[in-house]
Amino acid sequence: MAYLELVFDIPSPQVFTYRMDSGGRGSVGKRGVASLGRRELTGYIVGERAELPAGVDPAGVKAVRRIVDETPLFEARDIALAEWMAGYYFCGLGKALAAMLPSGRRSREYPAFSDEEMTAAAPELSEEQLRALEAVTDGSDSGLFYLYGITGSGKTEVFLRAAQSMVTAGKSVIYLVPEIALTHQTAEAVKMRFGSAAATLHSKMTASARFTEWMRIKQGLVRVVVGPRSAVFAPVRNLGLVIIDEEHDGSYKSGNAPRYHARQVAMRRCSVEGARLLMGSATPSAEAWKLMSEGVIRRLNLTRRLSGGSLPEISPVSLEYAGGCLTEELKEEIRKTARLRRQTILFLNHRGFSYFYRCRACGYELMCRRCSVHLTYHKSADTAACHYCGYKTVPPRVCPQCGSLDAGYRGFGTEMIEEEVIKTFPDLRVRRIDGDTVDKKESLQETLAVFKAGGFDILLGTQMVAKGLNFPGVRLVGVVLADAGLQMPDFRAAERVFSLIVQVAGRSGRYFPDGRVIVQTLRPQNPAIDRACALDVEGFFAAELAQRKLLGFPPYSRLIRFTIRSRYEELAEAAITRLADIALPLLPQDADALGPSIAAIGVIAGNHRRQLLLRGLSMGTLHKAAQSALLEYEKKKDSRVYLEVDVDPVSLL
DNA sequence: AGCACGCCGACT
DNA sequence: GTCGGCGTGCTC
Repeated sequence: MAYLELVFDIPSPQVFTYRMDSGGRGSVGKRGVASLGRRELTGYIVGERAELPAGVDPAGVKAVRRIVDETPLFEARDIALAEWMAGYYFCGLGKALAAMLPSGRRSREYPAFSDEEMTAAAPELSEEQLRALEAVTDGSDSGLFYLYGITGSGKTEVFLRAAQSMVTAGKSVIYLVPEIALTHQTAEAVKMRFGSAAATLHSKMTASARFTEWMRIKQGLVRVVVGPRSAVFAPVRNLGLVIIDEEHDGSYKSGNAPRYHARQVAMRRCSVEGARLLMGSATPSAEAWKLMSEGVIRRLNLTRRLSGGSLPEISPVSLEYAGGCLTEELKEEIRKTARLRRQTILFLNHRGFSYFYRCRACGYELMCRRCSVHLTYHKSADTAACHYCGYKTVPPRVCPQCGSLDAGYRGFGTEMIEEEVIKTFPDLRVRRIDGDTVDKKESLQETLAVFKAGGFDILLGTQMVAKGLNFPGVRLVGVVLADAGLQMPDFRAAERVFSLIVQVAGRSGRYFPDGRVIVQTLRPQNPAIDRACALDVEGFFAAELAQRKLLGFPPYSRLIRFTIRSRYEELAEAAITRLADIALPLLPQDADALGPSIAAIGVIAGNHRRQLLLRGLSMGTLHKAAQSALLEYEKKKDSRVYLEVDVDPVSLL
């Protein structure tokens, strides 16, 4: 009798054994349809066996309905990688395998690339670029490299040449980029260079398009794959190099069930498959910075801007006494930029018109009923909305608590800036890009293309305008409120603010030597803002890493976060207390626990959140302790309480 | 995750 | 008396 072991994309990590009546040999790595409970599910076949495992009732064993694939989707190496993920990130093997396939649950049509083979002439490399390229391509097949270069210094060209050299040597390349906006731009460049030997994988392709590309990769027809974090699993043959562009970007960490970090998975793949890892950014993560200073990652510097650009002049300006949200200095530069027929980017890390409502008489603050966050006022829709659960309400005219008229909105978002910009500069054309506008009318891609072509004067937006985009006509970048985000209760807040300012600043003056950046702030003396304005990465990290070391935070320690969610506050409280009681005694000498505590956002969508943070000097022993704690905790379960485990959390919110 | 079974409130 | 709300537990 032959049996097959199947795992499914369900929260349960269980491995299920099914009978295989006919054939079935060589089916490991294929998908199989089988009945689980009362429904038919497609699972992944991860093993074959001759006998039933102990403890399984022979009468209850069902047969696999059908084998889906002719050839396995997963090789033994892929399953081994999934097993490592399941173990490291505490998820089921089925979830890990599911994350490795092009899911395509949501699918939207996306403009395809033309299939013509285009060949773009590769530009000459600078001295620095050549040295960096040689360092990566020479020598042994493995190694960790970091292309640390200021914005506009030609990192992309080095990436493309390194990829070219791998392809010439008969190897494959995975090229990771942060989000969709960048995927498109990079994918185009790669298609120009590699034609049909290149493939793109990303979430906005239709499910079928994605699967087709995936199969092309699997068949060995593709040598260079471009995509966001999930592309780290691309089934390329003979992997030679993984490139991680904008390594510091938070989107490399998955926000749900296997909560993996693409950098971590890439390191694993590279070490198992004997490939090189090449990361790059103008603002490395603190983790990468530390590894570079220790010599674990080899740092390759690019210090000069190409294409006739030079680094912009950055001026911090105090916002404290400005009447509105635009200082005189910024307005003056916008005017000057317009006179020169050049473009402006205004950046603010907040959506909405203003960001909270407060009564000056009694101190009442308008909060979401289901989440413990301030409601954001959206003027065009005249609503106050919660950005966590989507709750919307009509904004009050007077204070709902004391009836005072001295109540109103404080802080400001992109929508308010838009209004002020239109009022101040009626003759300039403005477009706003943020979470509210991006799905409407034109797509993000189109708006950016129109801007690049000079179709309007001022691009106003959130994070989306900050990321690696290249607009030759931009002279001025205005950071409307640099402090946004600094007050977040997260040890990485300063790092994020710093890198965001440096990144947006880098959008200016890429092709002309007259770039200007105005950074409006309430805290000009804050080190993150001050060092960002000086473009002083070394200085920032010297101070920031000293601080982290002092406080015992990453990269000087490792973290595992447990978050409990429940509709019932008492149950959440009881569960986190029980978990802490189990975990604390298991912790190794060099570890401690922060909490248990109420999560930074105590309630989201009616769910009460509690968290416990385990912190240790080495992940090895910390992970073992967490594992035993989980095992013990799961013995007793209550379905009204959810536990989420995050290994190496990027955000503590 | 889904899907069924089960135990309590309000309807003809 | 039954219908259906969701809370609870299991799936080879």
